[in-house]
Amino acid sequence: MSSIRSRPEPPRFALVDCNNFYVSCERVFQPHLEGLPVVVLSNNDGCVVARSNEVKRLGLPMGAPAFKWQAFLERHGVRVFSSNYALYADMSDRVMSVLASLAPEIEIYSHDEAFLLFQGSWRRDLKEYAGRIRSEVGRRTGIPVSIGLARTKTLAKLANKLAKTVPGFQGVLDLEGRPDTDRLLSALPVKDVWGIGPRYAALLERHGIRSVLALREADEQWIKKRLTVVGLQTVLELRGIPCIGLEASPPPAKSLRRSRSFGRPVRDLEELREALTVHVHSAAQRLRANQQVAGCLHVFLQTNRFKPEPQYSAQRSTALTQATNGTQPLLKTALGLLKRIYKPGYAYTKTGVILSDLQPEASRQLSLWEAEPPKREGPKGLMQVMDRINTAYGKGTLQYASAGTERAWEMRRERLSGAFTTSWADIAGVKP
DNA sequence: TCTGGGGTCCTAGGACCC
DNA sequence: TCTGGGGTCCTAGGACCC
Repeated sequence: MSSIRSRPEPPRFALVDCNNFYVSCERVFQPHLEGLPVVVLSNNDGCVVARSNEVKRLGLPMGAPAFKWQAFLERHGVRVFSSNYALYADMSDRVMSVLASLAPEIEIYSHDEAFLLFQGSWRRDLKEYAGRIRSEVGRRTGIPVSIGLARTKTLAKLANKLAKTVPGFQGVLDLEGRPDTDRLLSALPVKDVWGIGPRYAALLERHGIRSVLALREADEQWIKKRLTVVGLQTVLELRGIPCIGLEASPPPAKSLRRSRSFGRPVRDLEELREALTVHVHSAAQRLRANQQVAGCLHVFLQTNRFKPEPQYSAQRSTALTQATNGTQPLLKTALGLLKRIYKPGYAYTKTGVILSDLQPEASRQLSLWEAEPPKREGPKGLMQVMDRINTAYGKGTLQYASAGTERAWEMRRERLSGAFTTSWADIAGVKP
């Protein structure tokens, strides 16, 4: 009402990102790795999915196949670890709960990233506060993080990138009100923008849009035509107009996939059945934990596309007559589909299941022949018992017979570190 | 011997309907 | 010569994210 009053400051987003997350998790429990080159491999010890700064400086790219870089890793004395998801998931929970205790609003964006939103009275001295968050996370979890602050999520992502890579910023950067913002953005390539992947980056570069600053100034109509409304949203966010809000609670999943590459080629239908059984069981268990049911089930099967040998891949899906989250009906359907797409004579590398058309269990569509939802007895009670046992005693304690017991197809994890925080056998000790 | 796994959203085009 | 117009739904493919 009064024009004398200063304009309210806009809300500010922070992006908190754990530095080289998986590597940092390994270092928390093996402090001697500090300062040494370290990588963590994907499932099956396949690709490099996390690199320490030392390794990044050596020029090893993200996603590099480990076997192709074997000599490089040895030459530089790189410490190599299989991925240890039990450890990383637990460390992620710890980092997120520290963040949640320090910020008014939080969106857990991935296992190593969270957006925070500061409004109203929180706006003062945000940069200093972010520094406190950073040191508090470090003190309570041992994980180093970087924090970027800005008016929009897309800008906060960029601020984070700068905070992490420009030495002077020391892990925290607030992009708001900086006179040198344009200079900083003109030095960043367009591929660094959240939402600009390799294809769009190449397209933009062909049209002379090379820096983040150039993208910010690009023509809206052209962007909408070539990068869809999503790209337009990105450009508006770069201009400081918030288009993407904070999602405090994740929306319910729409689909769910379980698959894994085999540790070695598999030719036999029986072995494929075993692997698929494990995946269906795991997917169904997740479904039950989410209190959802699936209306549609897809099964797929593929050979190794990198190998010069006969290739075959197939997928088949079916709408379930009755949406369910029971392992038995899903398994029966899945194994039936697998049998129909399987062809002998190929060396398969992967099979898996996708559950889609997910609905909340409570509001499940009843089938025409079903007068009322099934009681909690029968298969459902059995499922609950199985889930509880598997949660308490470890994944796979109780399994379906078709999952097999030989498991020759299971993945390789030859360089696994201990489950330092989730298994009593491996728990970290303190020397007196 | 060896190349991860799990998601979301948008668009174009075809089928179908009135 | 000349072959409507507009709406909805579904799917495949392409893009992106971590």
